[in-house]
Amino acid sequence: MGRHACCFKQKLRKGLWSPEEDEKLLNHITKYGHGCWSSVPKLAGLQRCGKSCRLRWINYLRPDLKRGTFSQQEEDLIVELHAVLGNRWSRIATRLPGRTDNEIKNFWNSCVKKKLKQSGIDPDTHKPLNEADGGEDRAAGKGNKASESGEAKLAPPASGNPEHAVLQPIAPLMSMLERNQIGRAMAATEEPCLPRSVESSSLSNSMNYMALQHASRSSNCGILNQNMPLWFAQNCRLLDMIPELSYYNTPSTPSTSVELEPMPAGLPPDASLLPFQYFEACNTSNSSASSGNSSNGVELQSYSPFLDSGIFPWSELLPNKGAEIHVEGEPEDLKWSEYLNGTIRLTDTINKQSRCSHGISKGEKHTAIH
DNA sequence: AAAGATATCAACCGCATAAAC
DNA sequence: TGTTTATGCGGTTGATATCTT
Repeated sequence: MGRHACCFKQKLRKGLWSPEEDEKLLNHITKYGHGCWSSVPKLAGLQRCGKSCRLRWINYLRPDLKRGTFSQQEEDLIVELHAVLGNRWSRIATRLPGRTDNEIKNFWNSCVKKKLKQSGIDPDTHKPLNEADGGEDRAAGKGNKASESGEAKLAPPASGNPEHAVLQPIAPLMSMLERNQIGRAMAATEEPCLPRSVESSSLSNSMNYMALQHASRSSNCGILNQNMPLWFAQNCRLLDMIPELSYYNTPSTPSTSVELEPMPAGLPPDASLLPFQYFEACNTSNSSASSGNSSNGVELQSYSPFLDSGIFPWSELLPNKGAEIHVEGEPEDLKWSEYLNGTIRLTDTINKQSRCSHGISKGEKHTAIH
C-alpha cells in the first residue's frame, strides 16, 4: 500500500509543520483525542494526511515527550538494548519513557554509531570491528536476512580465552552492567523478543568478552583483580534474568543456531514479564534444580551458558543457587548482592517500569512549538 | 567573512500487518 | 475468503544548523 489513501487527495500540505498547524492538531487531540487518525486532519481543519498528523503528534506534540539531549544513562541503555533488539526502534523506545523511536533512531545513526566505531565496536554486530571485518561480517552485510530484519548479532571474540580476547573499550555496556540497568531495562520486556534463531554461544561469549574487558580495565593490567569473581557472578546471573537471553535451552552446543523453546505450558500469560522468576540458579548440570523452586507452579528452566563456558568455574562463583526471589526495596536501590541473595521482589521492578512507561507526565511541556 | 563539509533532526516513503468490510 | 483500509514501523531524505578551513 505505502502511501495512505488520504495522501492522494489534492492540496495536502507536506513538509515542516507551521505553528498554526501544530496548534490546531494539539487543540483537537487535547479536546477529542485522536480516534481514527485518518479523520483527524478533517476534524482538526488541517490539510495534512492522517499519517502525517499521527507522526507529528507522536514525535513532536505529545505532552509526555522528554526532548533534549540524551543522558549518559539513556545512551548506555540504548546501546545495550540495541545489542539485544537490533534496529527495533519502537521496542527500544518503550524502554526510554519520553523518547520516540524516531528520536532514538536519529540519535543512534548520528551519534552512537560513530562513538562505537571510534571505540572499535561494530555498531551493527556489537563485535570488535576487526572481527566484524572478518568472515562473519557477511552476516552483517546488506542482503543478509537477519541483518535486514534488524536482528542483533552478538558474537564476541571467537576465542573464549581471555588471552585471546581483543580488549576494546565498551564503557557504555560495562557501566550499565555495573548500574544494574540491564536487569531493569529488560524486566518489563513484553515477550521474548530475540530472533528465534540466535547463536546462543555467541551471547554467552559476548558476556564473557565484556566481562573480560571489564576485568582488564579494572585491574589496569589485564589481570583479574580480586573483585572479579563477584562481578562475574553478578552479571552472569543477571543475564539469566533476561528472558531474551535466558530462554535458550541448549547450553552447551557451541556456535550453533538454536531454536528457541516455546513457552512452557502452564506458564502464566504474562510469565515473560517475570524474567526474574523464570530462571534458576545457573547450574546446568543439575537438571532437577527446578524442583522445589517453581514459582506460580512454573517449572523453571535451568540454563546458563554464561556460567559454563569453560573460562571460569562459574557455578562455583554463585552463592545461593536457586535462591527464591522475594523482596523488600526499591529497584533503584538494588544491589548486586541483593540479586545474588535473592532479595528482590520482581513485581516492584515491573510496577516501576510500568509507571514509567504509562501516564508519564513530566509537568514540562516542550516549548519547541515554533 | 564565505564556502564547503558535517551533523542533526523532522518528515516522508514504502512495506508489513491487523482490522474492517 | 479475498479485498480494502488503517496503522505502525524502519529506512531514507532533505532542510537547517553548526563547524571547519
